[in-house]
Amino acid sequence: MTKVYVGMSGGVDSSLTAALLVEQGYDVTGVYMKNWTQDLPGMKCPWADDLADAKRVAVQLGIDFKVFDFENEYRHKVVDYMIEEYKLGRTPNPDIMCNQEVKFKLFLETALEDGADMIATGHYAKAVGGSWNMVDGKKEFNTDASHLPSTIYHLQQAADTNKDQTYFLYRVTGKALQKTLFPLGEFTKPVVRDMAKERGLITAGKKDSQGICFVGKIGIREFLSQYVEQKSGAIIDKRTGKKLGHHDGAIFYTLGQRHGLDVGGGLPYYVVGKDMDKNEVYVTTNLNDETLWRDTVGLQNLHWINSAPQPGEYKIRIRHRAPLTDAALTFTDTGVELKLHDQQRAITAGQSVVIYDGDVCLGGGIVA
RNA sequence: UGGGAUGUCGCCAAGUGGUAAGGCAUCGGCUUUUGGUGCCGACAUUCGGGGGUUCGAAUCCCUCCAUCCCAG
Repeated sequence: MTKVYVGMSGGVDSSLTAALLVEQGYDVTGVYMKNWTQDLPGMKCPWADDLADAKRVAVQLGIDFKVFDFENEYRHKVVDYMIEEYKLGRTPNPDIMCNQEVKFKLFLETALEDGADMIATGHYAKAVGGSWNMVDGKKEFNTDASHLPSTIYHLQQAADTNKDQTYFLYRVTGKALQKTLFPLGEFTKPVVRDMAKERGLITAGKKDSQGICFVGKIGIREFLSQYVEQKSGAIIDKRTGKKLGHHDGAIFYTLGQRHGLDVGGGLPYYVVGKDMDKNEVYVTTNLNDETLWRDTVGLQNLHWINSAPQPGEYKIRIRHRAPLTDAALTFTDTGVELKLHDQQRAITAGQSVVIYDGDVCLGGGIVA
C-alpha cells in the first residue's frame, strides 16, 4: 500500500485532496506544515485555526496526522529572500520560492525520511509520467510507459485552466514530481467544492486563502515596513520631471502600480520606475508608456523541470492567471531572452516568467 | 501701487438664476495562493468670507480676503 503524506493547510483543496486519496486506497497521513506563526501588527496569524481545521479533517477521515515544523527554514528561504529582493528594488514572488524550497524539497525530503512513499498537495496541476518515443521521426511523450527507467515527470496545466497553479510550481523538479500526487488536477474548483460538501468536510465552505500565506490579510506594505525603515522620497512625473508628491519608501512600490501614491488630479498615475539609491518613484499618466509595455524580456536564474528546451517558439506566462501568450526563446550568456509576439504589461524585475510547451510547464526564470 | 485673471470635495474640473456632473486620490468590497492590474460601491445640504437682489443664486450686485500674471 502506497504511503502518501498530504500537505494539509486547513483549506478546502487540501482537505479534499486527502479525502480523495483515502478513497483511492492510499495509506494517507495528513501533515500540517508550520511555516509561519508570528502575529503581525493589525493581524493575528491564523496558523492555529488552520492547524485545527486540518486536524479536524484528518480526524474526520480517520487518517494519521502530523505537524512538520519548518518555521526556521521558511523564514530563511522564503521570507528573507523576499525582503532582500525588495531591498534590491525588485518584486519577488515568495510563493514560488515556498514551493521550490519548502513544499517540494523540504517537505518531500522530510516525508520520505519519515517513511512516506509519496507526497500530495491540493495544487491545481498535473504531474504526468511517461517517456519520449520516436514515432514517424517525431518525438512523442508516451504516458503508458510511466514505469520505464527512462520515465520522466512532466508538470502539466490543470483541467481547470482558471485555477491552474503551474505558474507557482515551475521551480519544482521532475524528480520531485515523480514522488508527488496532485489529485485535484483533473477537477474544476466548483466541482472540488461540491465534492468537499458531499463528503461533509468541515472546510467545504471555507473561503479560499489569498495573499502571501504569512502576510494574509494585511498588505505587503505593512509586512515589509516591519523589516525596513520608512524613508520619505519624491514621486516624480517621468515626462515632466516634476515632483508630484511624497512616498514613505520606494521599496513599497512596484511597476505598473496605481494605488497608494496619493497623487491625484486628472488621470490616474502608474508607477513606471524607481531609483532605490535616490529613493525616488517615477510615475506617468501615459497608459502606453514604453517601460510599462514590453515585448522582449531577459530571464535569469533559470529553472527547468526536466531539461532545458531547444530555442524556438513557446507559450509563456508573465504572471499568475495571465493567459498564455506566444514568444520566441533564445539563449544568452546569462540566461534566456524572450521575444513576445504581443506586448505584455508591467513585466517586472524579480517576477517570474514561466514557459510552456502546449500544456506542459517546462520551467522558466526570473525577470532580470 | 496701478491693469488683468482666478477662487466649486485633498487634486483636476463641469455648472452663468431653479435647487452641486465627471475624473484622480482616498476608503470599503469583489476578483486573485506573489507584487500588481481590473471591476463594483461610498465620498461637497455645499460652491473663499460677509452682506444684498430674488419665490429661488455656485451662478446677479456690493464688499472684504487669497492667489496668479503684466506693469513697476
